[in-house]
Formats: sequence, C-alpha cells, structure tokens
Amino acid sequence: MPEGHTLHRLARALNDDVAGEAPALSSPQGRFAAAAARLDGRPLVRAEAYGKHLFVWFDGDEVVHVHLGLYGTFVRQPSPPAPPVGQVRLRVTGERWSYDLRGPTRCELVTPADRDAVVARLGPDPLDRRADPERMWRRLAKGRGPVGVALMDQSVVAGIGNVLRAELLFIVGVHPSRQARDVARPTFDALWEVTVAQLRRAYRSGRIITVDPKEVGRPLSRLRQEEGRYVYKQDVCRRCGTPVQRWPLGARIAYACPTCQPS
DNA sequence: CGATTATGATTAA
DNA sequence: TAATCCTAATCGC
Repeated sequence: MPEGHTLHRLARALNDDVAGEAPALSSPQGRFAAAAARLDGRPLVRAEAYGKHLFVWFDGDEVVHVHLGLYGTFVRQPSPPAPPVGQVRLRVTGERWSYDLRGPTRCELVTPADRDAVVARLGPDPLDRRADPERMWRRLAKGRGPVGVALMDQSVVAGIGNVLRAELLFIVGVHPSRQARDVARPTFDALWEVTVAQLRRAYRSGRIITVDPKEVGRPLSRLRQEEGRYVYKQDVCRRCGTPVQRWPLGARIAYACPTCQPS
C-alpha cells in the first residue's frame, strides 16, 4: 500500500531492525540474484526514504534502490524466516528480523551518484523536515494543467498517490480539475500544511485515514480504513452526503465532492 | 477458477 | 494515449 508514508515507515523499520548488522541477502525469485549475491553478508549501513523511493545503503557505498510501484510490498517476519512462498524478489535475513520484497516495480543496485540523480528528479518530500514548499509552489504557478494531475507528478511534490490526491484536495476544498496555476497562494499554503499533516498522520498510524475525528462518531481505531476517507472510493461525500464524482484524471481515477469542492 | 482491480511509473507510438 | 511490468486479493460466475 505505497504512498510516501509507507516508504518512510519501511526505512524506519529497517533502521531499527537491521541497520548495523550484516544481513544475508538472497533473491529466491531470481531476478535480483546477482546483486543479492554481491551484497550477501555485507554490513547494512542505513535505509533512507525519499518520496516513494527507498534507498538501502550498504558498506562500500553500494545502494539498493527500491520502488514498490502499485502493489509491491515488504513483509516482515522474525528470523529465521520461513521458506519463501511465491515470488520473493529480495530476502533480507537479519539476526532478529527478516524482510521479503515482493512485486516491486524497481529493485536495482545503484551508485550514490545514481541515488542523487533519482532524488534530483523529485519535488520536495513533505515528510522531509528540510523540504522547501517554494519549489512546489513555483511548479504549480508556472505549470499548465489540472492541479489533480500536478499533485500526482512526483517532480512537483514527492510521495502523494491517488488516495491522498483525492483526500488532500477535498480537505482544502479544491476541485481536482481546477488549473494548478489558478490555485491562489493562501490556498497553496493550506494545501502544503494539510499535506504535511496528513502524511505525518499516515506515517504514524500506517494507514491513510484522513477524516477529522470530530466528524465521526466512533474512535478512529475502531474505524475500517475505507471508512476513514471523505471521497476516495466513497459513494457519497462523507461530510455532506452528495454523490461523489469519479472520472479518469491523469491515468488514474479521481474522486471529488461537487458540493465541497466546487469547480 | 478466470477476470478484475489496486495507494505506480516508464516506454513506445 | 496505449501497452507494459510486477503480485495478490477480491469479485463474479
């Protein structure tokens, strides 16, 4: 379930569980076999997330670059791990914890320069304390096209996916079809603030629940994830009950409430 | 049990 | 804009 928070949680978990050790690496599925053999038993220095990208640094400045894509996952289990079932691209076996990577769109061995080049192509990551919102603002102000497309463009802002696109624009009351350059500065400031807050919230909880606790009757912990969103995959707006619009926007399905987000 | 769907992104046309 | 990649869960029959 990868938007930016997922990768930051993963980096934290790898740092807590495996960094400082010299884990065994293997590729049961075979497609990362050569690199896994090369790094097998090498000290894992640290894991780093930027946007939806994960970089795992090994001794000797070797970096494993992972992008989960639409359905990639890391599965954690206590060491020693059970024999791999199905397609496991990369298995990292630490002293206490093991991780299986399945279905990534990308898993490759790169150099630090390659890692820098990937990060250079990305917009500011709202989960990064040093993120500069002005970079995002400049792209929105000068770009053409709908703001709903811009938010999914990782070179504009890094880490937002289809769920957050729908929910963030709902919260600031902006229709996804509105032209990015027509978003006024105060609205952008609110959008950035909401983006940071919701990504941090997802980072803490591990799931994207965007509704304000005051707007629902029950404790959020008792809420199913799908119930915790205003418009994403909702039939009706969770705030006002208006039927939710859904239409293709930038190669994905967009969701919006025509009442709360007038166009 | 096959078809569909999914919180993504690149490449070709 | 369309085809493509990768995996697993869910849906419909």
